[in-house]
Amino acid sequence: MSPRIHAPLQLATEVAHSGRDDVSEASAKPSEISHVDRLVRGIIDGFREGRYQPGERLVAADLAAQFNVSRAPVREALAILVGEGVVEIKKNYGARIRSFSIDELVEIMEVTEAALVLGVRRCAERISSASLEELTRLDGSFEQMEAAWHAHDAADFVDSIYYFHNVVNAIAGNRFLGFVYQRPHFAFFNRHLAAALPGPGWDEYLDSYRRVYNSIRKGQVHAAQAAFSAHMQWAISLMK
Amino acid sequence: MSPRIHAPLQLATEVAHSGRDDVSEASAKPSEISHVDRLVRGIIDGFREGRYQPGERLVAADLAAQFNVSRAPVREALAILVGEGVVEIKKNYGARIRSFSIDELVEIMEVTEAALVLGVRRCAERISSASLEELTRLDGSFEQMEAAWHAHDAADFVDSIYYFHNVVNAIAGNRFLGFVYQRPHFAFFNRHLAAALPGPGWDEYLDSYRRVYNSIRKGQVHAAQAAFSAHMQWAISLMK
DNA sequence: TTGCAAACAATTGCATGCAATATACCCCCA
DNA sequence: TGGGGGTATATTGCATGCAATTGTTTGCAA
Repeated sequence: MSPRIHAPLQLATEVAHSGRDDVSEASAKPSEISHVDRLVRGIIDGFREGRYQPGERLVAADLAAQFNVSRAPVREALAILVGEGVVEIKKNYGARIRSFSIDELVEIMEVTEAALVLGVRRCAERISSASLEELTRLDGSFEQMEAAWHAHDAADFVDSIYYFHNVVNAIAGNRFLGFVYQRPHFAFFNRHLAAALPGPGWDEYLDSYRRVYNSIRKGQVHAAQAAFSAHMQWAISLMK
Repeated sequence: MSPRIHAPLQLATEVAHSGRDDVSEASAKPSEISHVDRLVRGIIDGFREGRYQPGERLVAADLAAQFNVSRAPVREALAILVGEGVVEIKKNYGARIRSFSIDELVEIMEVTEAALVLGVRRCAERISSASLEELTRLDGSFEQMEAAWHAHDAADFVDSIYYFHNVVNAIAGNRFLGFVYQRPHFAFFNRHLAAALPGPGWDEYLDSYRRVYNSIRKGQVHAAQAAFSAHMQWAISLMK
């Protein structure tokens, strides 16, 4: 009877939700998380943690058994993930986690850069008025990045980058940017990126982010923006 | 009901298939559209056409009756729209269409600019190698924009802008950008924008887009990008 | 009239059932 | 051994049913 599902999965990427649930913030009680939410999280986390592989067949009934619910909420969760472009459903066959070609990954990175550069710029502009807590989170996120880098742990490294940008976006003060970047297809994409690391530019990767971080920290708007764009362009060129 | 809105785009909506579709059934058969898809479309169109107002209560059973289906696909459609941030569901009460404050609209516009400027830039870069059909669509979309402007029809005008950017994004060649911009929350957002038009800057609005269009058409990358950014910044400042 | 509480009604969230159909398997034949 | 066709199986898509929960109304007392 004990549903023995995952623990409340506290992912490091879970940053303070930037006011998106402004209307119903009552979700403090963990008991009120719906099955659908749990499934969406569970499937994405399962992918991020390598339990599900790209291209793997996901059958609704299996997921239902796995998460100890019926197929109705599973279908709703899969519907969400289809809408996010993370999963595709084939009639009378099953769902499968999408995989991306190199070309597609490049395109995703280009859009990611376009969006994140806004966050980097705004964050640098506002760094002087950031709260102590925000600064602590920012510093901590970069320390996590360094630690993962030293450990040569690619999965942790891209996770910490994702977390870093969430913190940056939060300080930037544009809630919609935070919302967009936290859409599953961006979170999801990071996992694909991890597959390409550590690679030839492993050293350069951290150095780039150190430049971005330092520039943000000093409030050097243009330098931060330039460092970030340059890094992304370099990473894109590396992929080709 | 009024079919004055353009036919729904089918540009880059199709998520590119992961190469793992070895059994590439050349399904020329336009596989029957599911009830869920029809519902998502119907709800968003209903909003765009003013049949549903922001904040309006949407009851699953009513929608089911309205679209002549059961509540199961309705719930899946609503789940998608919740994931998109277009709808919120209140337990045991109903769903409702989200409404945005001015601040939120400004934030959305900032992110929109960041994303679309990539499309504008790439489109201008590639305009010389665009196909005749693409150029025809581009020209046609701007003509639609002019027509809506002359008619002082704000809804058609923002629709045509949305269409214009979709064409631009398609020529730009980044499928993910097309995918992101066609997410319901961006399509949806246009309707909110229409509520603020025509306003004090009605004339300037078309002039800005004419500059963008002309620069793109001549392949003037920097000018196109600058014109578009300037326009968005101006529009944002107007909203405050 | 106003405040409060309890019964009521409406709605969601989830489970289950069933028909349609794409996929996979198997058998037969060349 | 390889290929083709027919059947069986598996899975989705949707309908329906029920319990939990929330908003609403009504009744009662101050």
